[in-house]
Amino acid sequence: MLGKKDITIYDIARVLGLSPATVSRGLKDHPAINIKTRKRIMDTAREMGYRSNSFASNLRMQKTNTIGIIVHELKSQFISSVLAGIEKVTTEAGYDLIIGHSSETWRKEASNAHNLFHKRVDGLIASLAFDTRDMDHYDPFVQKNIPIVFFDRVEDFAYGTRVVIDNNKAGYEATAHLAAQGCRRIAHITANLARNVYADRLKGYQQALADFGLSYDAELVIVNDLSEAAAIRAARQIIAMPQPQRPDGVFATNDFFAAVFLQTLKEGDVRVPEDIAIVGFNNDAIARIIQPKLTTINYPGEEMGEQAARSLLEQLAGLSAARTTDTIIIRSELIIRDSSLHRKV
Amino acid sequence: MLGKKDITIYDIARVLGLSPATVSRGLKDHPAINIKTRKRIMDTAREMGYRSNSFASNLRMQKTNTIGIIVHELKSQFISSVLAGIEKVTTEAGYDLIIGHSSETWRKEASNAHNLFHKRVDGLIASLAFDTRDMDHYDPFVQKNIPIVFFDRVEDFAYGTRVVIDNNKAGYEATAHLAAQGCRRIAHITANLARNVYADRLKGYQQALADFGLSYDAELVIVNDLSEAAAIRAARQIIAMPQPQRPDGVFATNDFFAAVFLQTLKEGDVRVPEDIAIVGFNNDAIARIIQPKLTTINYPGEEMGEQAARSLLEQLAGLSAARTTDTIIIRSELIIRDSSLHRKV
DNA sequence: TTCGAAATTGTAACCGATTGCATAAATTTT
DNA sequence: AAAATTTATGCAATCGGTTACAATTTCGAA
Repeated sequence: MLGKKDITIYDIARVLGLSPATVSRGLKDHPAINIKTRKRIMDTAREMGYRSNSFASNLRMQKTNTIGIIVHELKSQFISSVLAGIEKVTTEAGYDLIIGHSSETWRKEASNAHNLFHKRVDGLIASLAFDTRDMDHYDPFVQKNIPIVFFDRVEDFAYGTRVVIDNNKAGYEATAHLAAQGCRRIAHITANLARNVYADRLKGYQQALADFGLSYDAELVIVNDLSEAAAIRAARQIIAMPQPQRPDGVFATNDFFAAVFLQTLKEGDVRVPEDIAIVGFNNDAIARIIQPKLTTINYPGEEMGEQAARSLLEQLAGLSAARTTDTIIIRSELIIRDSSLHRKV
Repeated sequence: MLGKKDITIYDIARVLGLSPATVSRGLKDHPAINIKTRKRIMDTAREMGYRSNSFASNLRMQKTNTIGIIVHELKSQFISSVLAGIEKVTTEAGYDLIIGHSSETWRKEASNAHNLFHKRVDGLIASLAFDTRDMDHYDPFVQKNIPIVFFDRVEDFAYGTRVVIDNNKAGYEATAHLAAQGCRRIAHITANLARNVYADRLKGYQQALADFGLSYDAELVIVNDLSEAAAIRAARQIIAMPQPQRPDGVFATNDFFAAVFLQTLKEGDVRVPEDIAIVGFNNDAIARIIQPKLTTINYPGEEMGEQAARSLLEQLAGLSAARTTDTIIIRSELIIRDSSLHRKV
């Protein structure tokens, strides 16, 4: 049923009248091997169709050349970009990726962490789920000193490196921009405030309100799961509001949500940006397609992925400086488009 | 530096005064082991924090419990959905995924195939790149009888199983719908016709034209890379066309492209659907957000991923029927929204 | 009490690559 | 020419789990 047997270094050794040890060394540029011998080994290996057995190697070396990834969602443009960035860097370095996703649940995140630990990944790159409360599932990694890089959704945790943007600043800029456009009642639609990304954006939002002399109204902070249904619900809720209460600006923490929200407002005869100005978050492709085009925060996922991967590789290479890096902040910036250009009527 | 050493079956054996063989058997419900012994083994394994070493096991078993995936692009909602579907099925079955992506290039696809072969994945799930011409890089899998499931972008290849939708029928329905709406000059914007998905949709398009008594005009078939830039270019080109030549309906093979295209048309004061009706492909979230909402073909990525994974698992389990399955067709259907409701003015 | 089948457990040889240490061969030094 | 290095290669143990086969124990039946 199965094809012919695999070629091993023993086969090569037999053919060349050498020992397996020499073949093993020859295959990997060991300095003690005569250059002519090495060439002979390389050539016959190629001819015989040799492929090294990574299990034997892993077993012996106690190293897997594999990096585990835990993301909270696969079906997201942001996450896809991050993955692409990670893939780019790690593939070059000869590492494989094993990807697990938590579907935003703590339980699945923990189960993925366990699985990856079990598979003995050399390192881990992770972004937390919505409802992750404790970090116990990462303890095995801590104990074995397996490096972890968290990105985007992170947590104060005395282990590992964090790759993030300055969410506080981003939240501030988004809100300040709306205020500068003349908005007086700015709503903020966001998700679970236990997650740093949302908590920090809220802080920035509050700070900007204060700096622009606008009062903070807890009623204007809406927390939901950022789903399509939630966007439609939130929009209808706002359409139903009588004029003095209705916000004239909205800062949403996600472009997809903002797009659906905006669309629903329009269908309810609310004008954007005239009646309500909107700022999103992420700079997904959708922001450029929707009408009016969406002002948003550029959140460079691919670069974040690259940085996270690079940091992990440095730690795996044993660069001590990398080991103690706590946080890496990626540049983000406000991109102004039509959805927020508030010309008061 | 590193944490304490790992627990092995030898450690457990020593503690219990048993042989490693018994422990190995006890750990996996071997029938020859006394049930009380098994319980003792299980309990101490748990207490000691044992985790089995998959390399040792893989080495011995010549099996990796890993499935390789090659996709043409990661940053795509369709692909993300497929991956989510695959993940769902394979994780349940205890398989890991190693993901490689070709960025639509033949070269990287081949290099990924080589890498995954080298890593000895038990099976492969793949979608071809834009410019993949030959399938030589899959030969090693054929020779070793490692199962492959191709999805979406497939090719006539005397090995493996294909999971696809009926692109011909989908192309037909999209075009027929436009024709039924009264469109007389229907353009088709698509990608490399060497890929089955595009070639088949084109056939459906041609067939529908014929059935509706419309003549086929090669000028109206535009082939590009479906990028954002290409969409803008195509839209401007059409805006510039004088009236008799300008199409009154467009069937584009991708929602993202269709959305950008539609948007650009609107900016050029072309009305959609009044002047030009549009049908996309995939039913991405964007189709529901853009204004007017996009008529499209529902292409259930998650289900496709699940089916592909299930088929592969069946083949790995050795079900002979599965081995000979050639093609699995997933249901797809036209979803009619505003972008194509052509009310002639 | 004794014998044989069934039920358990142990022995030891794998799987294939790696590497410290020893050995042998080539080269240089005295 | 003998001794000291340097350079190349081989030996054999190791990584941890698996399994064919052997050995031992158990237990009902004769």
